[in-house]
Amino acid sequence: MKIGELARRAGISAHTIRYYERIGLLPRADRDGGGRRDYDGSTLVWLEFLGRLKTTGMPIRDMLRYAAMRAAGPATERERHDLLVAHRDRVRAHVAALQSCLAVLDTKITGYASNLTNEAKDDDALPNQLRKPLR
Amino acid sequence: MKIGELARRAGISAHTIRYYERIGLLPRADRDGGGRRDYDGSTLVWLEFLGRLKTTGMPIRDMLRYAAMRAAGPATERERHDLLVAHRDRVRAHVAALQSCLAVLDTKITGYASNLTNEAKDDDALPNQLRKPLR
DNA sequence: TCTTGACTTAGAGTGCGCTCAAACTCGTAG
DNA sequence: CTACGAGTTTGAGCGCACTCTAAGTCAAGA
Repeated sequence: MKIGELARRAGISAHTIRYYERIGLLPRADRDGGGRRDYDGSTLVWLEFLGRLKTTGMPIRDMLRYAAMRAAGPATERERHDLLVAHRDRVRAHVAALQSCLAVLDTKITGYASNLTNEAKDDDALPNQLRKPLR
Repeated sequence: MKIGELARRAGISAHTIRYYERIGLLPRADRDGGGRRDYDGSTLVWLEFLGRLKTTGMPIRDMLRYAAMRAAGPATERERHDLLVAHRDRVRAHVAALQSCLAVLDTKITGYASNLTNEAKDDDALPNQLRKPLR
C-alpha cells in the first residue's frame, strides 16, 4: 500500500504520515524499488489506534513514550498498561466535565428558547425589564 | 475586585485576562484612580461561562462571535441560541466519540491486564507465541 | 517519447492560545 | 523615605501539531 492510499484509509494526510515517521511515531517504512514507502495492514491498525489516542486528547509526546515501549518488547507491558489506565482515567474525568458543561449549555439554550417563544407569542405584553434575564 | 483576585477566582492567569480583553473577549475593564482594572462579579460569571465553552472545545473565534452578539443586544438572541445549539451538538458528538474510544481503551487494558496476570501465574507454562497477542 | 501524477527530501511556515519580558507606575507597610 | 508587591503597556516568544514549499525522481499510459 502506498502512502496516498494509507492516508486516505486512515483519514489523515500523507504529509502527516511522513511527519509521524520523522518524529518516531511510525517506524521507518519499507521502500519499494523507487524508494517510495510501502505499507502493510498493520500500519493502518496502528494509525487507527493512534487516532483513538489523539481523539481522546493524548499529546504526541505520550504517544511517543507508548510507541517506544511497544518497540522495546514485552518487558514493557506493565508500563504500557499503566500508561493506558492513567490515560483512561483522564479521559473519563474529561467526559464527566463535558457532561457537566452540557447541562449548563442546555439550561442556557432553554432560556434563549423560552425567550424567543415569548417574543413570538406576546411580544409587547411585557416590558423588556420584566423578562427573565439571560446573562 | 483587582485583576489578581479575579484571576485566582476564575482559575486563569492575570496575563490571560488581559489577553482576553485585548482580543475583545472581555470588555475594556473599568479602572480605579491609578489606572488599574477593577472588576465586579459579572465579569467572573462571564469568565466562568467562557471556561465552559473552552472546556467543550469552542475556539476563541466563536467565543468572539458570541461575545459580539451579546454586546449587540437582544436582537441577536436567536443567533446566539443557534450558535449554542450547534455547539452543543458538536459537543454531544464528541462525547460519543470519546465513549467509543474509551471502549477500545478498556479492551486493550483488559488484554494487558490478563497478560500480566498470566505471566505472574504461569510464566513459563506457555511459549510466548501461544499467548493472546496484544497488537 | 512525452506527459501526468504520485511520490521523495529537508526545512520553512501556520494557527492557536496563551505566556513572558521589559520598563514603567502605584499604594501601602515598616 | 524606602522597599515591596501588584499593577500597567506593547510586543515578542513559545509549544503544539501539523501543513506546506521547492526542487527533484519515478512509473505508467497515450
